[in-house]
Amino acid sequence: MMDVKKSVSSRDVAREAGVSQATVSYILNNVENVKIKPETRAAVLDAVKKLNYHPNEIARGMKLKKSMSIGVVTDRNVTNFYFMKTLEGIRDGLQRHNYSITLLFNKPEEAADAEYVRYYDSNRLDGIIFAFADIDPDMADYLTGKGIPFVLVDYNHSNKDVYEVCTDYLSHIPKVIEYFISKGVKRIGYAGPNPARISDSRLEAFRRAILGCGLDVDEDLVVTSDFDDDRIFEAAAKLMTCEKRPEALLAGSPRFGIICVKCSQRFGIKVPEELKIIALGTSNFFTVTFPSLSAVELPLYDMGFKAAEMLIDLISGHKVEKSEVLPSELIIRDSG
Amino acid sequence: MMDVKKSVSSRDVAREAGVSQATVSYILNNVENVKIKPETRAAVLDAVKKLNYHPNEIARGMKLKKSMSIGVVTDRNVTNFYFMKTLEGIRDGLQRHNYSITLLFNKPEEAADAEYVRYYDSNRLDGIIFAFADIDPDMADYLTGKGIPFVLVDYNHSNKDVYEVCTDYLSHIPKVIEYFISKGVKRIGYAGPNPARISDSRLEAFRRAILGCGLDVDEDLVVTSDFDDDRIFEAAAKLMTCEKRPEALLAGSPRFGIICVKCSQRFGIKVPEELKIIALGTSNFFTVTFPSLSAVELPLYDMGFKAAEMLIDLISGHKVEKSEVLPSELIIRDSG
DNA sequence: GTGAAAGCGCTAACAC
DNA sequence: GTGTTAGCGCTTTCAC
Repeated sequence: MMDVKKSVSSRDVAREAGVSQATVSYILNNVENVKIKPETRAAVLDAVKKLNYHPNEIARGMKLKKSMSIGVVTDRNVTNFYFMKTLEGIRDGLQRHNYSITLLFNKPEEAADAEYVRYYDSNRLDGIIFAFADIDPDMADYLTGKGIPFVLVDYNHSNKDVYEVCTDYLSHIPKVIEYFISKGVKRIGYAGPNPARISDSRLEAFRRAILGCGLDVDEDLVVTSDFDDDRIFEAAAKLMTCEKRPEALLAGSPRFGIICVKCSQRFGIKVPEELKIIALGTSNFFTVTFPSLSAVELPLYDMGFKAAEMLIDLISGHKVEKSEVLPSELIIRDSG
Repeated sequence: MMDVKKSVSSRDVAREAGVSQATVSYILNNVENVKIKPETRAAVLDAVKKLNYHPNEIARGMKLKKSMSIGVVTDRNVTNFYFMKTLEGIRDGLQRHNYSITLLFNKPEEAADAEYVRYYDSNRLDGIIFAFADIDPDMADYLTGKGIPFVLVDYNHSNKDVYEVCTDYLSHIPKVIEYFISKGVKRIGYAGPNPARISDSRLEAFRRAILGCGLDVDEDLVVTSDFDDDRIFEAAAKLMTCEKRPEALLAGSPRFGIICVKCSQRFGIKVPEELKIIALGTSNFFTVTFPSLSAVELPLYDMGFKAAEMLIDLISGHKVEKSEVLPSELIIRDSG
């Protein structure tokens, strides 16, 4: 009850067990090449239990020059669901290595001023995972140059020479188009975000897929906008109200998909009878739209888990594959 | 470029500036009662710049017996949006105190085994914020007994004697009912989660509000369920298809609200003409339902910010009010 | 005004 | 097999 801040140290354990501090350390860290007599080990372990000893990670980090924490950086406006799911994977991947997660937000800053760089310099971080954070090439170079271990988690390959885990969701686009066609659909539209990053090739993949199926891309059926809800709605409305409106629609992101559903309701267009919709991405709101939304869903948890493993290996100096691609999955619900 | 892991210490700064390590510390920490000659200060600051020195927070923590990090705990299945918004507030509240955020998930465990307790015992945490994490009274007692500083962020007052920040959203329920009545509505229903925690009095507040307006509570118009989407839909469907169905509906949570909208579409009930819906809580999906959802929205960011401030004060040994109540706000959109 | 020195709790040579 | 010891980088008392 009253053990308020009277923290016990390995010294106390040593005294209690009648051994030296070093022995305690050897035992607790399972140091290789150090053989401990079973009874000594038992005595120490007993003392640990009895005194309720917990190694001071700060002191440990001081000695080992490690913080036992890794920074997870995200954009402030990233879709929460993406981040949280990825975070869960990261957590579980980090857990058994005794690494904790320090949460950081990405703010547009000069490389050397970035919060995560300062944190790294202050020994608060042993490495960084960027989870759907828009990190520019200069920053990546800066971090690499400084020797800061980091891993990117993002939709698909960046064009940078960095460690990253991404997914093959673009390769599902042709399947979506084929699926639409198999349902007897001819006029297929696209509504998605303005391609911002160079590595964002959703729209391009859509065009290729359409051509690949022997159809022509009708540019009237392709709309893009920024991430503002009203702008997305306007873009969708353009599609819904145009002369020869599409019979099927690929939505470039979850929010585009959901707003397209709303928009079709607004204009009294029956989904999926008059318009089929399939979205790119994952959301926990796909099941609560009417009708529920089909989508190419990302392996967010696995991506986080894998990124954690990669980063740990990187920090430990193990050999690591530069890039991991995890499989997405087309999930058909009521909208398509 | 090549300063790979060749970290500079305050010793290096001292040498560079031709002073002692102590002086560097005095200057960098602005220690009271220590007067430094301007030129000394300037010399040290120059050296800091020149060498790009960053204090090692681990070493600092070691000396000060602080980790300069606070743990933020949430349930794994908490609505992401709640958590992220609160987190942003916490972040900003912590920032200028140089505290970082260590992210932790709440798992059902014995008090002493809980991850955050272990982290605290290992000096990785100076305090804890529970953000919409369902922490039971025994745990609260345990933490208090151990002298672990912690703050709860939740909807409304727990019945525990703990530091907490909550919101007055229950007090908006009568206003919602009055609003409905002012629109000429008589039959008002409720769809919300099964009251799990003792402190969850949404439904109770609903009943009181109905009575307070001189109406009777029709128990046929009150449905509850657990948080499973299908179960929520069933509950909503019961309401939508019952003999004398409600003209207005209070949804106990964002997800209940959104699923009620879906359900009314499913049964061809026009919102808000035939059924008005107002939800309790905040979501970034209220604007993408059709029609958009009115709601009593929580001051999530402010709650996080306030909790951070309280915890810092608690850790610093300042006097702190036990409980803070921040105002929610009824936001009318298209559904009500 | 500034410096010398002790020590936070741990790990890891090295000694025996 | 286990103990001795020397720090890791910082803060802080005490001395001057």
